[in-house]
Amino acid sequence: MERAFKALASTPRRRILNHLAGGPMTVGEIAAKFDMAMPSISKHLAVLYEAGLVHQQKRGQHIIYSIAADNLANSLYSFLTPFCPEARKLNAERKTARHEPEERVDEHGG
Amino acid sequence: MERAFKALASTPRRRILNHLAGGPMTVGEIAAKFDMAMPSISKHLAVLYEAGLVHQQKRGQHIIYSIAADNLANSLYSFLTPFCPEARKLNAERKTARHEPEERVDEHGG
DNA sequence: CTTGCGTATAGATACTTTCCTAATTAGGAA
DNA sequence: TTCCTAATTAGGAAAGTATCTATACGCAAG
Repeated sequence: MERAFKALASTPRRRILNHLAGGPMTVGEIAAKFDMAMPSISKHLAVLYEAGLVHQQKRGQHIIYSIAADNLANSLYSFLTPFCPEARKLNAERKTARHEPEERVDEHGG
Repeated sequence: MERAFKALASTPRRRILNHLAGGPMTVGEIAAKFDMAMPSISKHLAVLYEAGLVHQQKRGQHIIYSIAADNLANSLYSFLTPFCPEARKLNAERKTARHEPEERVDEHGG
């Protein structure tokens, strides 16, 4: 949760997530759109990955990043639950609709 | 949106929000629970206020802070919408289901 | 092995955030 | 006015973050 919110506190990182919402992308693809040096993009992606907000998939020499919408929603809904119970209801609906047994907040850290 | 996410990126600030979920509080009340100097708490509350996540209400020499659950939820749902359409549906439900004034700063007593 | 491409890491610098103590502002009581 | 309490603002030290350039790693092709 801590990492997720810190990751989302950066405008470039939120913009990266919005780009990834359109589909998986390589680092170079993203860097080309942002007028930012590739190492910076790489760092931002690492932060998002550590926060569990994106997935990595190696394909040859490329690394394809894609959004981890489940963890993204789960983090925010979990935080929101104490303040608005609807978030909890929706979170439960999401899980049952996907036939997923439990929350999967940390699937990248194995 | 930018301010909201930056405000939420701080663990002390999220803990303050969680405390405020139990009801309105003065700055001194919060500072007493956090083992943090009052000026620091005051600063955090100012950040939360600038982000629209809490309300202020002056009562004599006290300033009572309370949570702005609507804005909190709205910020996160708006951000989530591109990634999970359910957030949008829920956000719309929240707005139409509300038959009462938005700001109820004093519902826990006083 | 070397070459070339895509990506990640290292080091340096500038900027921002966080937290404290000390001082200031503001309200209420005498 | 003077005094007490509540909250903010000011100043500064320490830690964290963002970004760049330069370099190293990993994979594919020859």
